[in-house]
Amino acid sequence: MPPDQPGVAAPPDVAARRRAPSRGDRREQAILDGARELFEAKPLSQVTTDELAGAAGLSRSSFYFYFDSKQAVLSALLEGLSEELRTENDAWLNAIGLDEPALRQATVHLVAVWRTHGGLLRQAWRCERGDGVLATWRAGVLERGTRRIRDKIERDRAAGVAPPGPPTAQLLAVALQTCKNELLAEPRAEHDDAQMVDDLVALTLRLLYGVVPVRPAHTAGGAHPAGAAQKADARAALSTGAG
Amino acid sequence: MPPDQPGVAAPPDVAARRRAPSRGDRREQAILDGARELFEAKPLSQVTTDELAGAAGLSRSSFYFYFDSKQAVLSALLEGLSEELRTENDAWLNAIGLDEPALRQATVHLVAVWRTHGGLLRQAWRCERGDGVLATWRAGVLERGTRRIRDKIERDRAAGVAPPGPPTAQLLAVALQTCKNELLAEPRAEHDDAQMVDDLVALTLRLLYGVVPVRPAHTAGGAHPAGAAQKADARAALSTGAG
DNA sequence: GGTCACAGTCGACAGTGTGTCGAGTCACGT
DNA sequence: ACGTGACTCGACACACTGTCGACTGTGACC
Repeated sequence: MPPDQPGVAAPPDVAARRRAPSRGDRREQAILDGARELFEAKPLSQVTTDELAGAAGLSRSSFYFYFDSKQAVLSALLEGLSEELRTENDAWLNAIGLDEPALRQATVHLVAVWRTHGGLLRQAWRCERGDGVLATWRAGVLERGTRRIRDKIERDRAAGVAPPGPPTAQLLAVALQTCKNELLAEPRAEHDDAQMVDDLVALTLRLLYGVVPVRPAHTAGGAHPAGAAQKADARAALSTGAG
Repeated sequence: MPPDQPGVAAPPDVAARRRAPSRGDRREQAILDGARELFEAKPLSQVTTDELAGAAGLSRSSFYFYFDSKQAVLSALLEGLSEELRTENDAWLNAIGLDEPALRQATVHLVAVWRTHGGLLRQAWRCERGDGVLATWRAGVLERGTRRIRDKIERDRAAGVAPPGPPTAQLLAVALQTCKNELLAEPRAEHDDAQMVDDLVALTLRLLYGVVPVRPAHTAGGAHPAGAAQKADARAALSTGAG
């Protein structure tokens, strides 16, 4: 079924933009699909435009009709991912204090995204500086993410929920983001996803709030989303330390 | 003074290996010197063998007499650096518990090395996986460093000086190392060296021991190198825990 | 002084990858 | 049927890499 809804009258320019799901578009998609597989398997510099074109069933020069370079293909592929990476942790970032359930949920999502698009993300993360498209994308994602985490840290510090720092909020934000990415980029065989989530959550809490949240007597209380209680604990711990 | 000791009869092969400080060696050194500058300025992929040869005043094909490829040159350059990176923090790694003065000293050294060889290190750190020489060097340095930090964490945990973890000792070690490198690789204009050292030290303490070291009543006790006292504290804690 | 071996030098070549151009083909509305 | 624009491809020019064989300098040894 074509995606155009019959009976919906669209303005002419939109119609013009939508009228063609035809050959060219399908080819472009084929290039992207083939490229995704290739880039998952090997680094950008080892993928040739020849392969990229071949994977979509056309000649190398035809490839240039659709994309300016292999970097442009990678860029298009990454564009989709940056959205997926950004929306993942709104709940946590908007909360005040260590809202562990929200953090855990965001982390689960993050690990899942890396599990699915690992090869691509690894590649974008570990790119040569000066690698035009790659470096730009990386810098953009990093910058946006850092800004939001930094804001949260500053809010938490102002509210007295997070310890103030010799580590600047800015630096702490960069550290958190980069070390998470680096850990996710490292393909550790012995870490399954659940373990990785646990470790990343614990790491974040330690980095931002200084301490592992001391669970009073709940020895193995795993899945209960007791966010409010956690927050109260954190406040108590902090005020104890400060007073 | 030549390194050959007079009166010491060396075996012939060693003598043969040492007899020539002459033209070829000087050229090799010239290539290395020129390469260092070039690699500081731009990424590996943007430096051509032509430039490398030209910087040493010889033709491209002569360059291949000395090195197999530009990667080989970079590799030779990095070999010297790995030593410098490794020896920096022995004192801290061998201590038990948070020996802040030792940690600070190691960090000062680390920041200095990055200040001097930033371009090179940045490049080695952010290399494409699968970039033969680069990736191998990176992996080697990372692996050695991680192993040593992990051992320290495990020792400290066993001694009861460091909090046990949901973050595995292994993961914590990787996180610490990677995020330090990443922070050092990011050229932040607003961070001068002293600030960076402060932040890295604080970051390390928070990551490994959970808390910022609460200075009891020494409000502004900045520069006193009270290493012995710190170590004594740690030992006391250890013997308490073990006995 | 001759000459011999070898370290060192270089121009020329072949291979691989990139990006562009112009001529050709296909699909579709008129 | 036919023209227009979307699409395709072979051929070219360019940049970089690595190798080969011929050449030159230098020092050791007779």
